[in-house]
Amino acid sequence: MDNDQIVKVYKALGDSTRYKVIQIIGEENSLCPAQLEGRLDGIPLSTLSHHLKQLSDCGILIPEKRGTYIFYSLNEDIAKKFVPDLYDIH
Amino acid sequence: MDNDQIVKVYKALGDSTRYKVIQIIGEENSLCPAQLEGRLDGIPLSTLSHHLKQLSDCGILIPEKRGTYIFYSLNEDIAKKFVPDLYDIH
DNA sequence: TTTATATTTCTATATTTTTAGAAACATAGA
DNA sequence: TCTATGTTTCTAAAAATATAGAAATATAAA
Repeated sequence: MDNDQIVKVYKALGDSTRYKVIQIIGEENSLCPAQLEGRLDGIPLSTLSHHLKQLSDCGILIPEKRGTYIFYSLNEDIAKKFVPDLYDIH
Repeated sequence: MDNDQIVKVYKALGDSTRYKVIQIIGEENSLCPAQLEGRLDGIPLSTLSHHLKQLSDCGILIPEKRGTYIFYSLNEDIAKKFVPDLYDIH
């Protein structure tokens, strides 16, 4: 993983909506945009789509298409490395 | 550490100049702006100062004034948590 | 008290990012 | 094929961020 990609991951996580997306998917394992929309308080799907693209482009989310749905799940290696809070025991 | 502060840290790290600053200080322990300037290829001190402010405001850098100098060093707790690469053995 | 050095703040501009409505695309099912 | 649903892309505007020269501040030392 080179510096450019690392910086991309930080940039993707450096937005409160996107960080919340990562937290929600960390709890739920795998969600599609319409499900996330319901958890994110009034956000338009077009905006959410951009955030999901950024999170996928940097590698921390993995999109998986099933029919018309796209399920997003965590890339565990990247998530463990950069978002240790997701894996802490409370 | 609440979500807002966490997002601030990611935002601070999500810029290649600032990430490089963290890498350099991680190697050198403690540096002042003029020393960093010499390692950062043509950056004006005014720009560097803004980056250092952002890194200090989010808590990952600790500024320490000695005379006219300001030495910046890592907040190890935050750095260990968010920049594990600094502590990996190669 | 003057000068030199280190750093920051001021100011303005350029660039990037975020946002969201509208349109388009993709797939499944009637 | 038509319709409904899920999602993305297009487009444009607003907001935030990055950049850097000039001026200001702070400290030390002559």
